[in-house]
Amino acid sequence: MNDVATLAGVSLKTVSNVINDYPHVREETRRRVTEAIAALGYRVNTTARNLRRGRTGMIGLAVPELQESYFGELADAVVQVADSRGLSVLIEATRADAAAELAMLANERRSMTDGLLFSPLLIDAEQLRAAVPANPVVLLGERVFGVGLDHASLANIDGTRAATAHLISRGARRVAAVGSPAADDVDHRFRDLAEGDLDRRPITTTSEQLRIEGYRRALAEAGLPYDPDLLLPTGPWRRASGAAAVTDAIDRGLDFDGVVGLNDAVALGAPHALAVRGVDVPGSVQVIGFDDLDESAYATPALTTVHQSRLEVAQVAFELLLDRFAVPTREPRLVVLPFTLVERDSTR
Amino acid sequence: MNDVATLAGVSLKTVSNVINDYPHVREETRRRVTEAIAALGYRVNTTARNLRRGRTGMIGLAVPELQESYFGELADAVVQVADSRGLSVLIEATRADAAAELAMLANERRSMTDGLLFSPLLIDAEQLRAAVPANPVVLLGERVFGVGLDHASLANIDGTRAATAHLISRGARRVAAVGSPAADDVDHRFRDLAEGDLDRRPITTTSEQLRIEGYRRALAEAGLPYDPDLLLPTGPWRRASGAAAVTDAIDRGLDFDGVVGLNDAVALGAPHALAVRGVDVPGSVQVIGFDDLDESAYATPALTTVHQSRLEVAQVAFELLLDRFAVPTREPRLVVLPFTLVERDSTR
DNA sequence: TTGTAAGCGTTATCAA
DNA sequence: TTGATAACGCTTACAA
Repeated sequence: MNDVATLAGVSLKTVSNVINDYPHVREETRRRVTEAIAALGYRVNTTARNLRRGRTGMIGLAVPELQESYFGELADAVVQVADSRGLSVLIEATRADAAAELAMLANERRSMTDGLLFSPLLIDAEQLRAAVPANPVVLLGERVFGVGLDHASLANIDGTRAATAHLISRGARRVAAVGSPAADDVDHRFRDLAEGDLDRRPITTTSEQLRIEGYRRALAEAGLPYDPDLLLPTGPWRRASGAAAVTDAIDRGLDFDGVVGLNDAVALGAPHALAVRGVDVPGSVQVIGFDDLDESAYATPALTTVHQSRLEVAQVAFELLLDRFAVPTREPRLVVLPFTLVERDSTR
Repeated sequence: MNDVATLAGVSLKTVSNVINDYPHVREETRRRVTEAIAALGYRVNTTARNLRRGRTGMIGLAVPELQESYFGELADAVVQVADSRGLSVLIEATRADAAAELAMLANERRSMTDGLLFSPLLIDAEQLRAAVPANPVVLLGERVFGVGLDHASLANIDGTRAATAHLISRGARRVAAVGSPAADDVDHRFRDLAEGDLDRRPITTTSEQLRIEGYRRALAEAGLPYDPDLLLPTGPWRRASGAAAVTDAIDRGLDFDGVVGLNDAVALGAPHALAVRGVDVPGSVQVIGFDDLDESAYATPALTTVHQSRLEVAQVAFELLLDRFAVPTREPRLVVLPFTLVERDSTR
């Protein structure tokens, strides 16, 4: 920058003015500086600029792993929204490791970012409240509520309720829930709670627990019995574990005519397993998912599912973050995103 | 840091020494500093550190979009490898926009990173040679060769050759190539070129062109005719476009008993389309892909495909980049990654 | 409209 | 083993 100033015969300040499009620069001066910049191939040093400005223009995104389609698509949306606001995204993968999740908040990398979008999977509300994040954090997902942080969450209960109700409306009477908690581990704290009230007090939970609550509500509303045998836990939500759980259920002779996958990944495992065992979808068993991944529309058969826009999640998260930058003291907000049901070929 | 020094009764330099694990610090001093750090909740400012050190510890990853499973998985691998080496990843999405791709190299964000892993899709060798990247670049993928940059590439020709040969060995005689270039647009420059020799001179090409060359070689080696009618172009490689191309082929009455998808995304569209038209896979038509995405193993039927490890790509790319940091003047290298064929249920 | 000079929070040199 | 002091490359009061 010094060289540019010298070559253009102006001061450092003038070069800076030109670079930053400061309006009160004589046209002739601007031209000279621009030429000097080109001649020398000068590029601003963003690190120095950031140091001086006190912000980095980067936000962190911490997710379990990009390899899961859901998080890949989410990251894509976050990058897209960030870009539209002139921000960059520093991605961190916590790899289903609680220590890594906790480290995210205090991380040295935090000081390279202005804020963090954080999707925890394992740490609990207590740990999160105890941690002192270096800068604003917006929570994504369903792990913790009520910890005094801004939060963009999906309509877990209502979405799964709608999914289950859809299967029932199409004639299913014995609906298996794939990816559920273990039958003796279902949490009843949410029985009378509206989705938007989750933030009232500290809660540690899981997507499984919230979604199975939606499943139960749908059954209750339809007057169908809740049969714990129909809960098919999978551990991590993956195609493989979903397929394994359904295969196992078939082989045990479980009687079911519908499958609610608690997310699309496990749901996508079901048709695979059913096909291998010669069960017709949707003729004998209907399948519905939750997320509407890109690939779900091209599964065989195409998966009926609950659509939640990753782009919308990202937009809301950024809104919350930028609001927080502007008014650091404002009350934390929980935003529950809307959903729609997308009918495809895996239901009748 | 000043406050820490004051509280601990030492100088700035000593605090720095402690933070950076400089060995020659008296134990007692180290303790006092550590306590002061804890008491004040001090955290290093990475931006300042980076400015002073002259490096950022971040590398950029520029891909078309994370939403495509392939790039999501690749990004995951890159983040994983970066993490293992204490580096962070700044992700940028070029969104199939040539201007955005070109901007990647000169970008202000470049000065926030020490190097770039770049997967171009649209810009050509000429543009790439003309651009003066701010710091080391490693190319990923198959768009340009021979431009004097380090490069990690897949075995496009040989991989697709193996895929096609596999179908033929399983009895296919009329193999459609989904995701190919248009029949009158097939490039013959590669006819006698070995994969590893691609870097000899500047070449602008596409994955389509290289992979269709592999397809042709396999046909030739099996003594089967090359029938341009069997080329099914799709435009962008997506499940949707793959499905559409195959549906269209069926409806036109095209005679084929095998499908080589030039990547898994288009290949995964094929069983979908075939199922909709009541064609049995692999009974009547066998399908094979290229990439081995996570989801391919759980497609219905599970997709036989050419496996290339994203992790290996990432490792090689980092190797090249770190080597380049160490020896900036070394000759650029092209590394062509190995592949294996994974047999699943979409072939006989 | 442009210039001077201070300072952002570190690390590195050199001396003590 | 520790300290003073000068950078790193930029932005920004403030002055001219």
